[in-house]
Amino acid sequence: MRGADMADSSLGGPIGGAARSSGETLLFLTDDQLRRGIEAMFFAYRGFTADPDRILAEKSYGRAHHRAIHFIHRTPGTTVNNLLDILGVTKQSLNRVLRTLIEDGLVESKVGVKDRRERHLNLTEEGQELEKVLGEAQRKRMRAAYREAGPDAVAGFQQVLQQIMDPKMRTHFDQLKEGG
Amino acid sequence: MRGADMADSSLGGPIGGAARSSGETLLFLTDDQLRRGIEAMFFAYRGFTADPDRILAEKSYGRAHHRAIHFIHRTPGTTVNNLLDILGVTKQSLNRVLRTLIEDGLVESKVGVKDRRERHLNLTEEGQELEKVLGEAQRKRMRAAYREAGPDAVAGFQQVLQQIMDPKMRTHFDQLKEGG
DNA sequence: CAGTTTATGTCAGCCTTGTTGACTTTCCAA
DNA sequence: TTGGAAAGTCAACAAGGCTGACATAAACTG
Repeated sequence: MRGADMADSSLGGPIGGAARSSGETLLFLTDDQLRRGIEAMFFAYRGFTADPDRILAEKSYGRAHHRAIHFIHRTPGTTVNNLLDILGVTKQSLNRVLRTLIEDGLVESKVGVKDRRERHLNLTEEGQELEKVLGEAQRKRMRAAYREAGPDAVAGFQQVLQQIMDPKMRTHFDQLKEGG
Repeated sequence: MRGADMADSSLGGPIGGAARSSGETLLFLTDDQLRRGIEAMFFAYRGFTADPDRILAEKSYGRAHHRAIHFIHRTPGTTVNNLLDILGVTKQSLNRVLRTLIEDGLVESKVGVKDRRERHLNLTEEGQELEKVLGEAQRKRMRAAYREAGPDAVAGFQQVLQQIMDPKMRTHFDQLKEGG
């Protein structure tokens, strides 16, 4: 019922993609390896958000505010609709977060010139300061991790993460890559 | 204020760990690369949780139930305290989840033999069935990602994730690895 | 044995962040 | 001019975090 049985069953299907070289061991595709990846994602994501979360808690903001700030910083002048698409939440959910950020003077919302229905979002100076603090806290941990793991590991890390994404999200990710 | 300036500043410190070979390019440590890693983590985690989330929604359970089920499955007979440590939530939060799982007959709680204050947690047959469905949904995506990326990428993926974890969580992760 | 600590459970209340549904205002475009 | 897209708002709700207070049983300690 478990162990070897499960692992075998998971290898039953046809093999495609980068691992198609016929002589390959395929030991990296056992259920045991997959489970390790799953647990690593869980524990790592906790670490990944821990540092910004601490800073945000002091300012009585949450992770949702961080995400909004991050992507407004990344794509200045973005519309609400575009942000909704990237963040994958409802407009009511985003609006609540956006409203507090605008009220607190971290984000400014300007009516579109070409299409006056749209709102274009930008960080104020104060918003950029917070973004810098949050971003640097998060990068610090990533930088240390990258250093320890080395460039080849980092390349693999990026490759696997991209494959885990939903195709639609991968498109967004790729567009951000180009823009950066 | 941005771009090259930031990237340069981030490389100012002393270099340690696996990237210490002196002739290395270190381009993988630029703020731009780190940002890509951060965004990849964000988008990938969404994909990572998407499939189980869909299944759980049908049964009016949430991600918290999945996590409890996963780790009870991984360490059968674990105590509540141990689970609290791994999940990193308060006992009130865990208890709410655990209570519904016990009431619904997915988890059973047995008084400890050696120490009768402790409760030992196990999945019932029904609990194991749900774990299998959720686990297989999550593994399916990971398996596809692993296949596409290949074994070297997977090794790097694991390395970087382990470095991102808090040391305490890395200990838990390592213990689970051994046990598996 | 008395007192303390530990493990667990529970009640009450709060916050953030997600959801759905209904509705309005604005305004571009056919 | 009318349809529909974009944006915003209000209300209500749920999941899942949190704190604080308190109860109980068991184990440990002096």
